[in-house]
Order: sequence, then structure tokens, then C-alpha cells
Amino acid sequence: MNTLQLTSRERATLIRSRFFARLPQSTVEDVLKSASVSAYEERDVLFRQDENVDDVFLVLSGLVRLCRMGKDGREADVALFPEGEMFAETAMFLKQRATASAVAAERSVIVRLNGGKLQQLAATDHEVAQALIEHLCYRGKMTEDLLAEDRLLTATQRVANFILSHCPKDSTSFRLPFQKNVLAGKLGLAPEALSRAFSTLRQSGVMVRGRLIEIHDRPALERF
Amino acid sequence: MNTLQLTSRERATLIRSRFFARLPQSTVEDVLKSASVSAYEERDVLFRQDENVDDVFLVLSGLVRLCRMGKDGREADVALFPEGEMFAETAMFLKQRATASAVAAERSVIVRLNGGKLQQLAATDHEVAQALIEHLCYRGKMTEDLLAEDRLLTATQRVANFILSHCPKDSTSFRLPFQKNVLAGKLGLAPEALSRAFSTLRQSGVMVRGRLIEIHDRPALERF
DNA sequence: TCACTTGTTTGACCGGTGTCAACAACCCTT
DNA sequence: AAGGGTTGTTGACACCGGTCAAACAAGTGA
Repeated sequence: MNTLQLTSRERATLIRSRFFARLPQSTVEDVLKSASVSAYEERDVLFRQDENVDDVFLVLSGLVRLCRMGKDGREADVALFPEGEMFAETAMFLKQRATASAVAAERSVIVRLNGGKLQQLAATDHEVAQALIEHLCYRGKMTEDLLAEDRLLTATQRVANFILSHCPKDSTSFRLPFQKNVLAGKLGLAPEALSRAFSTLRQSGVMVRGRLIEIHDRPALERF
Repeated sequence: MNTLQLTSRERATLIRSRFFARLPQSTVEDVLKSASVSAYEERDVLFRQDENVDDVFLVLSGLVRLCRMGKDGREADVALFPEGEMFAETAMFLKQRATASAVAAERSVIVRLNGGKLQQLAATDHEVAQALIEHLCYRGKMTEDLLAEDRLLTATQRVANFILSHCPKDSTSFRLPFQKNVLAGKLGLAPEALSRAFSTLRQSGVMVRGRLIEIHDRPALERF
């Protein structure tokens, strides 16, 4: 971990992010004044479950996993944040300890926004409050989607879903945006189960070579 | 369904609810001006998945289940709202169709708040925005908890958890706040699985008679 | 390039949970 | 009190998916 300056690409990511996109430049600058940028290696821990977290995080590049651990030591991912996503607001607004650990799932650059500042802005600036509300609605829906998928779909169906939703409608192939490892975690699967799901889907015309996924029969996938 | 006046008990529930408790009387009155109260029987549908929902709902008494249905017709509950809980904000703020259906899980009285009014208040009144933010954080955490439980715990462990968190620390028994049916749904279980979990827990000193649960060995439950 | 580490796949096995069917318990109405 | 519907329980069974172990592939660094 290391304190850095924003590169122009990172700044662009931040400004385009769901949360900041709707805010005026001046507000963005204001938030950034009390923010710090850090780089993390894969597996670096941003914060741990049960710690106090006073800041809000935003992924400038890379990928962050939110995971909870059970008392037996096993752990389960509850969210996965790609570039542009913001997280860890809940602990702050609820004045609670973190309910999960945040771990870099690959080399990442993260900006850490001052929680107090953000909270104060949310309380005085309608735009910020509005952005926060929409952000939280979005996040809530994400989690609810995950929960519903877990409860309604088998492993293979979840993988089929993922493929369909990540392969551009007009294309027949795409690259996985992250390691299979990580994908398994997001889908609530052991890596072995993910692998098996892929091999089941081969019968429906899904070819997997490394991170490259080819779909030869979209309707077959949708039927799953 | 039927339009009603607020009884004084219902009014009290509303004012004590997580969302309204922090707001001044005048704001509450303002919201109520464009609200309507309805009574529902068990299984009555408040709204259906994919419908447009312009209002926000708050449970004055009773219980509401939020459930999604998979394409094969099976359905999974994604949330359960007891007295005092508010829901269906997401559809409004995200301007999306409902991602789940809302069904009364027992005879219930629900107040329906005008969505546009609430949205307008959220945009102009800091207190309302603040209350909404905390509400959404709370809801997000609830869903995340459910997801984590599903992924980390077995059926029996989830039931043990539920019992522990609902039995007052100083007591040795309590009544289930709703039908086992509904509990099974909330825990993501088939009713049969819930039943089996209870009978497993009998070995750890849990006695179940109808809705009455007795705990004779708390530590044993915690060990599960 | 080779060795080494890390990630992925496959097989074998087994425990957990959904499903179906039958039955028991309970509630409500008459 | 009887009867009918609903709700909860139990057993049998299948299957999904977790775990362990081993083989294999890919990436990394010297």
C-alpha cells in the first residue's frame, strides 16, 4: 500500500463512476481534497471484518472482494466491486463495525474518501444525498439479485446467466473480467463447481479457453 | 383491500418506525397527507414482479413477504417485513419495474406513501434524505446478512441462529413471530427442511410446541 | 529454458437439502 | 363434537454441490 497521485485515467474513472457522474465538478474536487489514493496487490486487505472503518472506498482500477467469514474459518463473498464502484458506506452511516472484510482480488488502485467529509456533504448537499440514495438502491438491488440467484438457480444456471449478461448481445465471445477463482466466489461456488458448470455448458455450445468464452448457441444458454 | 383511517395504534407504529422516528411531526403529517391505508388478507398481493410501483409501503401491522419467481415457477423470498418496516423504495429511485412481488404473509395493514411526494421531500429536506440513507444502509445490511447466512451456514445453523437472535437473553422461551411456513421462506428453506432442523435441534435442548420455542441449553445452540 | 508456484480441471465420495408422498396435528366452521 | 381444510412432520430418494486428492496447465522468475 502506497499513497499516490491520481493519474488522468484514474481521475476519469472516478468522474464517470456511478456515484460521481451526477455531481458537479466542484463537489468532486471538494471530496477529493480529503481523499487519498493507494495501490494494492492481490490479496492485500483494505479492512477486516469487525474493524472500525471511517472511510468510503472507490475502485479506480482493479477489483475488490467483500467477504465474510464464518466461525469455522470458511469465508463467503458477499459482493465484488469492479472499477468505478464505491463501497463501505454502510459501516459509516450505521456507525457499526465492518460486517465483512475487503480484499483486493487483483492489483488495484483505490481512492479512500474521508467518511466524515462525505457524511457532512450528504447532510448539507442535496445532490450528494441524492447520489448516495441512488447508489444505495443500486447496491441493495445487486445484493438482492445475488440472493435470489442463490436461492432459485443451480450452479450451472448461475454460470449461464453470468455468461449471457457479460457477453455483448451482438458478439459471440468475450473475456472473463477476472479469474475463475474470483468468479466462483461471486457466484457462491467452489472453484471445482464452477469448472464443472463450464464443462456441462460445453454441451450447449459454450467453449472455454482460459479466460476466453465463446458462445455458439445463445438460445440454448437462455433455456437453461 | 380497503381504504381506511389510521387507528391510534397504527399511527404510533408509524411514528416509532425506523424511518419516521427521526423526522419531525410536521414532516410526518406532510407525508401522510398523500398517503393511504389499506388492509390485506393473507396472500393478498400488494404488487407483482415487473409491475411499475410508484408508491412506498410501510407495514403498520402484520407481515409482508418480498419474493421473486424463477422462470420454472418456483419462488424465493428475498425479504420479510414486520411491523414498522418500509419497502419498495428501490423501484422508485431507480425508476425500474419491481424486481419482486410483495405478498401479505398474514392479515396486515399497510400504509402506502406517495412516491413522488417522498422523492420530492428527499430532494429538498435534509432530514428526509438522511433518514432514507440510513434506511437503505440498514436494508442493504439485512440482505447481505441473509446472503452470507445462506452461503456460510447449514439449515440447522440458520435455524439455531434465528432462535438465538429472537429469544430474549434473559428468557428461556419465546413464540415464533410468524408461521413456520414463512420462517422457512425467510431462511431460504423448504418447510420440510425447517421441520427437520427443529428436530435436529431437539438433541440440543430445543423444544418446539406449535409456535412456542423453549431453549434448555443456550451454549449448545451457540456451538452449532 | 527450466523450475516453481499458482490456478484449473477431473474423479471419487459423501453430506445436505429439495421433492414427493403419506400422515398427523391443528384450526375453523358449522 | 364432527368434518374439512390447512399446516406441519416424517420417510424415501435423488441430486446438487462441497471437499479431498491428484493430475494438469499457465504464469512467473531466475
